[in-house]
Amino acid sequence: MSVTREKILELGEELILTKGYNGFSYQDISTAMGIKNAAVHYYFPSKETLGTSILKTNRQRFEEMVENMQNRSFDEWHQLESFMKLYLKCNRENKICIIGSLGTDINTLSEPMQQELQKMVERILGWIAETLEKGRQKGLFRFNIPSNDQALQILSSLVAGLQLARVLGKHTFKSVHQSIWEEISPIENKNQQ
Amino acid sequence: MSVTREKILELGEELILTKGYNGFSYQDISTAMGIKNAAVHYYFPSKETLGTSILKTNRQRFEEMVENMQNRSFDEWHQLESFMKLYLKCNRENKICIIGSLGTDINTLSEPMQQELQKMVERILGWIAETLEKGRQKGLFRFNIPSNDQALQILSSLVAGLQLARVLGKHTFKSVHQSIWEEISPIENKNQQ
DNA sequence: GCAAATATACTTACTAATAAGTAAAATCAA
DNA sequence: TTGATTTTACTTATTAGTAAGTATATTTGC
Repeated sequence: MSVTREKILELGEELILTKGYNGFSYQDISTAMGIKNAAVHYYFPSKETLGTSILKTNRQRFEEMVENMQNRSFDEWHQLESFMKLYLKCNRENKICIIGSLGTDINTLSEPMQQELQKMVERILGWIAETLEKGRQKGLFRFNIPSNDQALQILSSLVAGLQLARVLGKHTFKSVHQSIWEEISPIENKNQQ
Repeated sequence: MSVTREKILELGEELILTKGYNGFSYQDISTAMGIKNAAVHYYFPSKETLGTSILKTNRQRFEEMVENMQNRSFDEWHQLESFMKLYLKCNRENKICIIGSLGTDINTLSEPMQQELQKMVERILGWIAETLEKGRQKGLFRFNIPSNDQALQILSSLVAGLQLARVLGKHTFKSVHQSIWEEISPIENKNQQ
């Protein structure tokens, strides 16, 4: 596939994560790449098609990660930590999560983008819940609420953790990450501090 | 004070909570109010001054709420629940929290707005932590991590809870709200379901 | 008490910049 | 030379913001 197209997708995603969907323009992309505005429109006729493609790429990347972890037979603890590492990386790079970013702008997005976003969130939440449930049965995690609720709590913490970290400073996210593990770690590790 | 000015502030806030800071324009405000664009600029010369005023109003409203609860000698449980009720209301109205909304767009905001946002988040987090600490000492709450960390976890859940609820449906937030209470409720009420 | 000055709350009518998007011509690579 | 890619050169719409004017109160000087 075209390297220009790939680069546009990459830059578009970065802009969503740093400036928000309504905070960037095709100009931002074209000038950063040293091409013309119309070249971006050649690959993505409208901002909506770009946005939808970025979301689809994200979901695909997530599936690849999950598959990869299965192939390497990561246990559930390791799987969840790998997922959280994506957020730690975001935090280091002063980015927020695409869910939080587009969640803010959702009322200004086209129907296809909204649906794609919803599909993505449902998939991720489902995976977290599933991983939590399996891990709990193995004794890797300990929590008392339904795994769907626990998954929602974890994703919420991660999503808003990045946003708050951008307001208060990067160090903020460390505490969020730690609290999540303290929340679901088995009893023997709990309150060890 | 001018009723027009008040109405602009109100509408501006609503637009930030529904469409995001970069997703609304002065036109949105003026047409909704049946006045001209320039009339909005009369009260708020720039979008930045409007944004900063909205944040200041928010902080002021928060202080009034806290003071009011102190006057009515609410216990810490009642205080925290009142604070969370603000988020339940937001959820009913399909809005998100101003922290999450502006947290997304922070890199596109002016310095004064960023600082005002930071001040606001610090104040709210401080209040939650303080309230949690007092309540824990009275036996109203139970949690093992530092109250600052617990406060951060609660605020994260609330902020992203609203965003996720807008993606997945309002019912989502109920689970978030419930999980928070299950997290910090004293042992006698825990796991009662 | 009353005219003159002034402040308040706007509207009209702009500007300059930027937004997304397009048609057609030019370039490039096989 | 053919098709993919990219630029040139636009359009149309919207953005934040401004300058100048107007009607209506409100205050001030005498």
